[in-house]
Amino acid sequence: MFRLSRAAEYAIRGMLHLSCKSDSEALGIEEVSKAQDVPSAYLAKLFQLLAKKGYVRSFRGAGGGFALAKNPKDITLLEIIETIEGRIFLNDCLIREGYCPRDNVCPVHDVWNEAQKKFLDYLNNCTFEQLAASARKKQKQKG
Amino acid sequence: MFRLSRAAEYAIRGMLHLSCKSDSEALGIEEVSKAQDVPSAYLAKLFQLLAKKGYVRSFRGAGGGFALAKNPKDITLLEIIETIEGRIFLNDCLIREGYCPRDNVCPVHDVWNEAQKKFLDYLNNCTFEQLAASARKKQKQKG
DNA sequence: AACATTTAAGACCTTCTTTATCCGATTTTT
DNA sequence: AAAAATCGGATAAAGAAGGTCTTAAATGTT
Repeated sequence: MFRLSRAAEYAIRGMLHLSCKSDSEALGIEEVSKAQDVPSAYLAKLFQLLAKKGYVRSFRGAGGGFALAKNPKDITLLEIIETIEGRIFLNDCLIREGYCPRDNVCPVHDVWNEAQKKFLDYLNNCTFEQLAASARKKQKQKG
Repeated sequence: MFRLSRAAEYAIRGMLHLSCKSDSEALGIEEVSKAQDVPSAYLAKLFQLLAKKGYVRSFRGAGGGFALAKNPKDITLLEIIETIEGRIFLNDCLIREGYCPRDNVCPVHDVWNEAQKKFLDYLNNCTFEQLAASARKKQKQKG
């Protein structure tokens, strides 16, 4: 099934929340999880992954929490998804050159290759700066 | 995970096999499954689904088997995938207008919407006539 | 120094989906 | 009537997804 996992969806929401308040101090996991409607223990774990990959910084202890480790304009949607889900391959035959024994014969391989390239490009051109700006605009229209 | 299921992959192989021999009579499930390296009982079940949706015709009894029910140029990759996997939604929030309670606020929704449109368009422009032609060409280069 | 708060890390569990297999029933040809 | 195929449903094993819990470690507050 071609569907984004909940884990990645949650991670995106978390990153978006931090992006919208990037000037502020670290935010506690409870605050983020409540605001974004995500199970807090689960989100904590996802943030740990994002911390390891250098997308967020964590601060332990009282008053601690998480904050972006980069400028939102330097974080793309694709990066966050792949941090959580691992590398995206639309089809197993794309995992690496020569992985699929049917490559020489199979005409569908090329189709997937092209589809994947376009798909990843698109997601990689979407930064959290853009998303945050868009979120602020939506918020304004609503209020 | 954004990955094609094995079931859909198998169905595509089966349809491709039939497309390459579309002028011939019905082919037995054993022949197709061996040629395409797919478990025959599994492929049989997939073909049943494809038969229900009108992509193949089945012939019971001795000498029976399956044959395309349409011209390969009128069958697209997307149709076969969706017959096996159900409708494709890159993200739950796209399942239908108003499904996602966060639509008003969430800026990522629009990104997915656009990505999905491009993705489906691409797959829907790929017919089995094209695939079969491409397969024949590859076969020739090899032999 | 003791305590409360908060993340870190990993074990664990439950549920759902995927990927099949098997078997008896049905249909068709010979 | 016998043989060859698909039909259709039950079932099972394996893996992934989604989430909880617990203990440890770090930090700030009293």
